[in-house]
Amino acid sequence: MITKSEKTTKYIIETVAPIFNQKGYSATSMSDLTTATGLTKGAIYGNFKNKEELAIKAFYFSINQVLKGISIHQNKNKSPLQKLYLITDFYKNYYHFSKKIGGCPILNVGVNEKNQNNKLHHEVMLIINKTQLNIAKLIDQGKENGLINKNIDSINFSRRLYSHIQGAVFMTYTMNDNNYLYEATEEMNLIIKNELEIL
Amino acid sequence: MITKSEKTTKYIIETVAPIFNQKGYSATSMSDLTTATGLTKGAIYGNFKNKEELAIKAFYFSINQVLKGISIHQNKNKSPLQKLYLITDFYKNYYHFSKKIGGCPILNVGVNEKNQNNKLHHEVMLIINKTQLNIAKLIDQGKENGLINKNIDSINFSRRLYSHIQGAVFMTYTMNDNNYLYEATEEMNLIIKNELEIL
DNA sequence: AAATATTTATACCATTTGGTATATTTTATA
DNA sequence: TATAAAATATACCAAATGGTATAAATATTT
Repeated sequence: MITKSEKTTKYIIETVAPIFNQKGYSATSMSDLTTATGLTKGAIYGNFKNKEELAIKAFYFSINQVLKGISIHQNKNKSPLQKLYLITDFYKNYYHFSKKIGGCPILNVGVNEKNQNNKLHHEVMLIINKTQLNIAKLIDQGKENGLINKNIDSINFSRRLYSHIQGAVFMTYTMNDNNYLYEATEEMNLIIKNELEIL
Repeated sequence: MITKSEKTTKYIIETVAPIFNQKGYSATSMSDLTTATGLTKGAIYGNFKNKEELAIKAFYFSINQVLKGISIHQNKNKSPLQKLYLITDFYKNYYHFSKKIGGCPILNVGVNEKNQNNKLHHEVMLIINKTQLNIAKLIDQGKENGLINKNIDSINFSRRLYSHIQGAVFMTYTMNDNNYLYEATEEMNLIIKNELEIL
């Protein structure tokens, strides 16, 4: 059974997540959260221990939106090689996608909370490591299936790919120009083709 | 002649710049600045209109440190093509370099002040555009000198290169791992060689 | 050295901050 | 429907926020 507070807890997290994502932890005030939710501090502190707990849960929510988006997109093909292309294809429209959730939570929290909120920053590191491992696994599967060159260092390639993606995300955001993501997608697809694929 | 306040103005900017860079504009309080400088609010407000003016001047200072660093490094060679390699070479050690100034001001302000302080965010956009144009100019010079393939779109290549760099900067910072910069440098050097150079 | 101008420190301001104790309302149970 | 329990609103707290008026101290000029 779903209680009343479970509903409002969910409601608070969902309305508050884009705000934390946009403004950052310390620049987001409790009054930002009460006006956004239409609730009072009593309601919020009844459902969360403090501002930090709420920020972390909001971060998880934002991150899950992204991971879900990638996952759904990847299900369009079973081939590990094609799944790699689907990752770059997902980020092609990431500007539009992430605008709805207040920007890229990995980029924002990664930069904002470095030297600020250690818990939040630690969470980003975990997510990045996890994502990189998933990409590396895809490459390994591609090797097994004879689709991908066995001489490739999976982890190294995964790190470079992810770094490439986040660079384009940063540029499109700060420059308000999603061509950066388009250009990076094209480039990454070429790199995948030239370095990974077995002709 | 150099007045007393010109000295303290300079002193304030220099001591305060890394703090703004690390914590971001709104997370940096006036008390952070007074304790760091050892001065009182009276002294600071005697030299700057308000917190924002100081933040902007501090940003200029940080940015100039970076631009000066690149410029000095580039003077090691006159060839426009070699100057491109010297850019990637500069960023190879950028983790260590920028640590001294509180991180990469372009990355930090670009992300932190998006949707926050418009003036600061606007300044980053100008700097990025300027830097990209400089890289594009180098490529154009290389074309004229017969060093670089004339079919290359200078601006497009410059954007991709810069995006690539900033991605690696983001990754090394949030992951505390400067291998990202090393790996990206290697990759960029290969791209320059394969796409630009005339054999 | 005295007088003036500049620079810095002190003491204050209203407002906002995150957080809490308690009263009130709403929800679920009997 | 009455009652117990859970959830929300109200009213408050001390501390910190950016900023200012003015007093004190320091430089500069005469």
